[in-house]
Amino acid sequence: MELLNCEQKNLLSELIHGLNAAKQLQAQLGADPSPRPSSSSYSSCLTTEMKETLLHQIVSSYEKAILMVNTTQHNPTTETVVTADPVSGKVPESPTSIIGSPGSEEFLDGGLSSKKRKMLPKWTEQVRICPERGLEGPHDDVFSWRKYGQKDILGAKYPRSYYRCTFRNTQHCYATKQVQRSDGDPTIFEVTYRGTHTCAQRNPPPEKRESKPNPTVVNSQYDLLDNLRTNLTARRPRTTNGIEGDGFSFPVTSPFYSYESINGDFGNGGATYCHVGSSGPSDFTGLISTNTSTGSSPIFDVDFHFDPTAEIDTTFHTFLHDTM
DNA sequence: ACGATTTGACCGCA
DNA sequence: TGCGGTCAAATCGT
Repeated sequence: MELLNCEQKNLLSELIHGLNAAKQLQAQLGADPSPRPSSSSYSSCLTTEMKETLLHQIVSSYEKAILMVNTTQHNPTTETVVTADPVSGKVPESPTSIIGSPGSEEFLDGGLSSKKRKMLPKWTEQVRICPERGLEGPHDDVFSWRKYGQKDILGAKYPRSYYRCTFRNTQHCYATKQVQRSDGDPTIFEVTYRGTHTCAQRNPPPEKRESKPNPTVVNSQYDLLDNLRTNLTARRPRTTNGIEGDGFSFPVTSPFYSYESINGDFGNGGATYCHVGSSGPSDFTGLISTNTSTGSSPIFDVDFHFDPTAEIDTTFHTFLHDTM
């Protein structure tokens, strides 16, 4: 273990900065349901310009943070760049973020329809393979995949490989990924993930992540944590045709474990301590509680603390690298 | 023997 | 109708 180096501090600083900006924006958006900035009756509300500034700060902070993760990686074989899904425009989610549950309806019929497949979250990573390590294939992520197909793609020099979760049948996990070697640079693989893991792999696998003070992870709380991420999405006012505007989603979801619930759970006004990172609560801890004053769509109060003197587990970085 | 990979066939969508 | 994505039988590796 080593103390945080400068880049790691910068990374966390950017993440915290982005989080704070998001919180401000969320608070303002939550307080101001009116889409008309000029007609707002709330004197404390931010102007549209200020909101845009905050949004810019959030996006900028996360972009910097991601860049830092990419450039400070120690993984000798690969280098990963994450791009948002150009269709949805969403900031990529982690492969381990949980959407849906194995017990939900669409998972009970033994498979997903093509429509439902299309609805699954999708994001792309660009993975560079270190030439001196050979071109044995794209980087390993923390998940176990099984190849189920390969196709020659029109206009592409290299075939595309199709993988699905090894536990598709046993655990009804419908995460898939596609791997396509870049035409321009054969050392770059584009890895497109679709769907999120609902299998047991979403917990840190023993071979990759040490399950130290084993966080108490209950499915429902995982779902709540995912809800949290969803609810932390900065919402812009609806447009005139009633369609939700573009939003910003938090990219950091994977190393996000709850380890202690107090006063029940999120759903009934309780609170849960969380930490980012897998080494223990001291890495980056926070208290998440529901704000029940907002009616049917609960707003989560997030209060994160980071102790700059605390040691940080390098698996956190590896995990971010592998999954973002 | 069992699980993973390969590969041609099939299907849905634009 | 062509293309991308998936299926499933055949094959391979341990």
